[in-house]
Amino acid sequence: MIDRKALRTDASAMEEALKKRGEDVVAPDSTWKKSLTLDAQQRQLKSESEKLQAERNKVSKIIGLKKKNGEDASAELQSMAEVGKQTKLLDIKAKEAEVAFNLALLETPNIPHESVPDGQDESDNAEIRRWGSPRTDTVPAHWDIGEDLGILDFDAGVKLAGSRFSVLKGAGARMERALIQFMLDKHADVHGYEEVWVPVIANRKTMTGTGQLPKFEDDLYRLEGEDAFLIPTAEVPVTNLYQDMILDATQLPIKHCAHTSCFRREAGSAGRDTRGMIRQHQFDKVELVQLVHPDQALTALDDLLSHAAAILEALELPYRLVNLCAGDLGFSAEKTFDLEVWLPSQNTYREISSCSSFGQFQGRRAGIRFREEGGKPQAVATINGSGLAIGRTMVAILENYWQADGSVNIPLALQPYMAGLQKIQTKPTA
RNA sequence: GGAGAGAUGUCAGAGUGGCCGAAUGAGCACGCUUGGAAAGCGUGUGUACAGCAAUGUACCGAGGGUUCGAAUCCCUCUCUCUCCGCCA
Repeated sequence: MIDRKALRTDASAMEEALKKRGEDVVAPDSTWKKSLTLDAQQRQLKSESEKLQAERNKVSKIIGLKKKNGEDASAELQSMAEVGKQTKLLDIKAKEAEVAFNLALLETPNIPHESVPDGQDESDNAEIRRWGSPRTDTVPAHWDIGEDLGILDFDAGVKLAGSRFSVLKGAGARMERALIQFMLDKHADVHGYEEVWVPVIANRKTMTGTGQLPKFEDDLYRLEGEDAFLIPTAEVPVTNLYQDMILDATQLPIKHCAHTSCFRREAGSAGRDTRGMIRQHQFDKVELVQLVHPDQALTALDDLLSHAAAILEALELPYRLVNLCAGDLGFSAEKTFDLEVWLPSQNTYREISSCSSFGQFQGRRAGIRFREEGGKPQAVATINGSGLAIGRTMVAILENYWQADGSVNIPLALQPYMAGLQKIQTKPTA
């Protein structure tokens, strides 16, 4: 969440910044305006209540003393009974204001970093650079390539679980595993991330810590009868590993990579990418997470971005780097770079990794703090990104490595992970 | 799934209604001592909110209740541990 103190000292600047991402900061009942008034209200009520409590504590002590000495304290008792009632009333009001304030603040998105370009949506994103030379010949869609090779089975996915699920077979399943292995090795051995393995179920607090809740509950799979959810990304459990901790400044930066399955209801994307493996309810992803000193956030973002890009380059997949405009920024992000891989069948670049700096937004929510020598605890900055989405990487390989005879070559870097297999071919029909 | 025990500060651990934000010990920091170290001695050592500050308020797993007053009494929940059952 955004800094509560800054809310008071810097409100107008924040308002301007939030406006850029399309947030309503004008309407009196907007989350933003509500948080401003509730903040003032809450502090007012609390301060009144605290005054009464100080009075009560003082007199209560006197009552204790008097009783001990066998003196009469009925006058004090009576007046305190009244004070007690008033305090209780004020406390209830203050609590209400605080709960409402917290909700408003938890639903307020992050402030875009000043280096984020203006713009309303995807079309205003700024392309930074391109890598590789995209093929321009006609290539079938990955679902046709995969089904023809017998490595992708969408009907089976539908039968087992429903739409937006798929089944991988043979070399397809093997490639899924190989990609996970390949990416984790690279990040753990070369890029300096400590590998972690985490639960794919997270409770409400954890989901709130990284920003998925309270606002986006509809996008999550919730477990029946429990206040727990399937994770939409490993960012959630990995970042929250440090929830409610005060770290020592010398421990930073902390860098973790993890592979998990990810689960998304795709509630708002009915009709988009319904065919194929681009948008599934369940997919594998290797995630990169860094916890850093707030001064290092943007440097770390570049660092992490280079690690994600290194995977695409190792697999020799053409991509471009895009700087998301303010209007296209995710809820918790202060700045985001997307890596988009070339998909020849669609003749376009499609997102395969999203690398963001969250500033101290998640650190504040999740209570992840650090202390510098002799200083007060302050929230860490968090950075994360996909490194990469496995399913989309496979899609990119199928299409970019497709050969006119229907076969698909295996990227050189991946061959060792596939028992030296160089090419996926149709099984000769008997 | 069944039965029992427990949750206190960095850690260990005391505390059953006021003198408790919390004994004691350990750890850590600083100082004294020492040729140096150990020991010893002394001082300090949580977080959050409000305030320029003095200070005030809250926090003893979480939430609620009783009371003038709760770490302490009552209720609900969560988690941990032990035993039994089941099990990759």
